[in-house]
Amino acid sequence: MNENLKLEQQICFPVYSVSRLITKAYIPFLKEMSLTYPQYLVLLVLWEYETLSVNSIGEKLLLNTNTISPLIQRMEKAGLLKRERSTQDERMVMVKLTSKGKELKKKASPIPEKLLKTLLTDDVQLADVILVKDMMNKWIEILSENNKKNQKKD
Amino acid sequence: MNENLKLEQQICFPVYSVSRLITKAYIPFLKEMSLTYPQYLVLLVLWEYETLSVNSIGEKLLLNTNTISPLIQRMEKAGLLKRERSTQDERMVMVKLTSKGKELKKKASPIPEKLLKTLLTDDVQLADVILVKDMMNKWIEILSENNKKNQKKD
DNA sequence: TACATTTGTATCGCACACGATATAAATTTG
DNA sequence: CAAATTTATATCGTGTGCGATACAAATGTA
Repeated sequence: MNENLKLEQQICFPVYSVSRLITKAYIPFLKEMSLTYPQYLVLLVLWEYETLSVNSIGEKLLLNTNTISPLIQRMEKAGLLKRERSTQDERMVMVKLTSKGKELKKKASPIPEKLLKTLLTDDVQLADVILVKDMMNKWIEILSENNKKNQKKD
Repeated sequence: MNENLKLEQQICFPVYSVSRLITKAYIPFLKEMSLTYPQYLVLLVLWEYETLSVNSIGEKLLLNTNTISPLIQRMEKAGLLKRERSTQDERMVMVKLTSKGKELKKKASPIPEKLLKTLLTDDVQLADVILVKDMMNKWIEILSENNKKNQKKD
């Protein structure tokens, strides 16, 4: 049989699985704040930048606007943020945290540390995690560059 | 500001993004076979094992049966496989490739190599990819073990 | 100023992913 | 053997993720 097609040989599958498992590991913490994982990501960038357009949130999270748009609408319904059309350029919708959204930051602050702890063991050192993080960031550049090229082909 | 909550500091986000980007990188190849990425994963294990129960496919792919079940039903509709209730244990549904499903293996065989090539650059060596793969497999063990523990708490 | 193009956002449809629940068959236990 | 429990699968509802499409505002151009 073609060894290349064995599940164990794939690089895609471990990354795919770890991604799902990490998201799952967040759930107990996020549940306390009634957040989903992508909603938490949106909050991460808004805690950092205060006000952003729908488009720029998508750019930072590498998500298309057709994913961000309903996501943000649900978050507005939950009272976490406000959407307001820009007066300078009426095509843009600016997103801003409400006080409720800002409040959650305190509750969220211990999460990254806790998540890291679940991962660190005799077999996985902090240096390994940082190594993987740096590697993943390189891959993101390559893959998203490649992605743009493929879209241009059409 | 709490540095821990900056998007750039997260380990989760790069993994999450790479996972989506890799899946996206597969799409041009899978499109030619009218497959989605999770459907491709199901084929990978069936090409390796010929016949498997719904449950054991889920175990290999770390997916719940409520994800696998409709996935396999769609694949049956597409004529890639057959579902057949086991006569020994009527609770089990055995999944078996059709000739059409087996045929696709030839077409798929160059895919892993091609995917790898899109990733390899001056900045990313084969050794790095293998390193990440091994690391991810360690993480899977830790995270899925942890996951089981959390479920027991309920 | 009219018209075409670009840009930012929203909508639609499909395919996961998964918790909760349902159902039926098999197994365990009193 | 009957009842309770476990096991295997399916169904339902919610939330992404994304390609395709729609649409309105802004911009460029003749």
